[in-house]
Amino acid sequence: MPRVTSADVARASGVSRTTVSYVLNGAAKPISATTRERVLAAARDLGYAPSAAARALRSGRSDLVLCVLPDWPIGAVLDALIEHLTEELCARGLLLLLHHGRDPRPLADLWRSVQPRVVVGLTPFSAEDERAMARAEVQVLTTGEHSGLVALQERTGALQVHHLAATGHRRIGYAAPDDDRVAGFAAQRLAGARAACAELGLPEPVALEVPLDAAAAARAVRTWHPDAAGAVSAVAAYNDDVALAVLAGLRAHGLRVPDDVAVVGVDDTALGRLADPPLTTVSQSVEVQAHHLAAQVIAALDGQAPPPRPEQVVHLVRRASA
Amino acid sequence: MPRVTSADVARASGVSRTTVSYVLNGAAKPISATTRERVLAAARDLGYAPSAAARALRSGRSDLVLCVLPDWPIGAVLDALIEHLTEELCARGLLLLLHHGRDPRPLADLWRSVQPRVVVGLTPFSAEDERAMARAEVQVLTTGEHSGLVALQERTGALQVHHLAATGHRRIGYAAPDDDRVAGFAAQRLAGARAACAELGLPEPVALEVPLDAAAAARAVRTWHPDAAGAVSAVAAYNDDVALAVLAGLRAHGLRVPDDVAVVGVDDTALGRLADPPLTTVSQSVEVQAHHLAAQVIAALDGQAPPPRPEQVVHLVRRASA
DNA sequence: CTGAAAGCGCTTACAG
DNA sequence: CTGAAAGCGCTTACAG
Repeated sequence: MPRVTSADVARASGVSRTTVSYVLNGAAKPISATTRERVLAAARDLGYAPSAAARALRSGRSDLVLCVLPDWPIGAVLDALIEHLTEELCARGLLLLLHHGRDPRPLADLWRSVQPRVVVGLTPFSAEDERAMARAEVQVLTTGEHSGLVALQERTGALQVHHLAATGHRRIGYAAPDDDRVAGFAAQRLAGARAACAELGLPEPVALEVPLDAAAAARAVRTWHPDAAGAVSAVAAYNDDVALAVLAGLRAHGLRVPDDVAVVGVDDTALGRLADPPLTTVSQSVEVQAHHLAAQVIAALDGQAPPPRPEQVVHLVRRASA
Repeated sequence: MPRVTSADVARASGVSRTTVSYVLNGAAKPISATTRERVLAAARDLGYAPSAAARALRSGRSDLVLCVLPDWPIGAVLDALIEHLTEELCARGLLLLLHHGRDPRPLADLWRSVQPRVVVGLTPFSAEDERAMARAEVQVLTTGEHSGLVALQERTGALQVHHLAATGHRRIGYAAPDDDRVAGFAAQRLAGARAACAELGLPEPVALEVPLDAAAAARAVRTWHPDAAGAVSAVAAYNDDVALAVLAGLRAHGLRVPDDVAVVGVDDTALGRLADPPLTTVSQSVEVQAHHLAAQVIAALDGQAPPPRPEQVVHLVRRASA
């Protein structure tokens, strides 16, 4: 079962490959309606699909958008992102190519061989990689400080503290995740919380790792117990999941939320809303951000200026827990 | 900044392109150590990476694995899958190419132009597509009944009912998800639950949609209230998330779990474990299944027999809620 | 041990 | 309006 090529289509419709190409690519060249019809019919009948490889070789660029995934689990963000990106790229005949960031091979080998239209990084690239891609005129998009996707970690932490302070809390705990892979994010959010405490004249937040496990969470939470040395009246958690672990830990000690300890999360997840009490949280607007990233990719493809950063990607959603 | 080609490497090291290719691809041909060295050094210095397009054109097959995503959100499964698949494929120099199932263009155009090593479908392909791919000798993997990834929905529902029946429940509710996109799965799980009830001589399960929203869940749950017509003593939920919504709904009515109503979920999520009470659940072993799918892809690549289906991908995890 | 040559399938100047 | 020809970058028989 050999591959059907444009030569086959040409033969079947009694024209040259040139004409086939003109017809199929809607070239500016005028082609007679009868020829057009015959070529299209032949292509359809034979099930012809042009070779992406040959096309890429000829044109010097593939129909691929390379997305370099980070080393950490991105859950909801990844989901929304892939959903939007694959779909919007599809609409333009492009394909999303995923690559795992942990690959030991140099990134340069990848984009040099694949020749993608755009390279999207969910994590910043090395300065050297950035330079090399710029030199090769490869469009690059990273979700760093300026992109809006993974942005504003510090502001998130600060927002949590400001809300807790505004509701009268002074001794604040920070519940960090157990997972080393998100340690970078956690550190940035904690830094934001810390800075806010300093700014507001509050004592340093009491930071603690709280695993997503009831027993371990209960052990961790002891430190914050009203009778303990690290007593706090409120906890800012890395995200809603960690906040739910905090809730479980406090429950194990018979502490009530928000009366004994207030809790504020991040992400505005459905399960945070279903908790008892429903979580007060900072929304990072995953949907908005995923859409924005997709829009950035599209703009980059079209050589247009990047779209304006969405307003207010981070905002507080007040519910019962704080 | 024109592309660096094997010709450049050949020129820089004073040999022919043939020799460059032999060295870089570790051909069976013996090449003198000095030549080898010179070629490798030149390749490194020039930042040479072979063109994937040219290679694919030459060999007739790309280094891509095409993954067709379904129309529904797959959350944890997608996460685990992409994580494992990108990583394991990376290790073999392959790349994961994502495609959105909702694309209106025929799937055939895609695999014909891309010429992937394997096509993985997270949802079954049409019979016509299957046939065409088979004819073109394209390796296909679907996660249907036989694959283990999305398998055994009915068994999952049945397992929930068997557990509830074993703990003395006779009137059982089924909490279906709100999301149309997973309606297929939900129907299969419910069918399994229904069959189990019939087999055990229990009345039909009382099926209800329970949204992931506290107020809506509370409304839905009224039907199951001990004083209502649809009264049940236990609920099997589509998954842990829905089970948490059921918990929230029951809580709103002052009903206690498991004393007034027992609840069993599916997925064994971290947040289900953190709930109050911790959820009894059916584990579908996402990790195991993702790994199995990756193993299937690898086996298909190597032309080996598919790996044995993992034992017991579905099992009950007993905790406090049922 | 190394090189000259063909050919994968496409598109696009260039000629008619 | 249509076609013959070149060339994108690679690998691999085939000759030396």
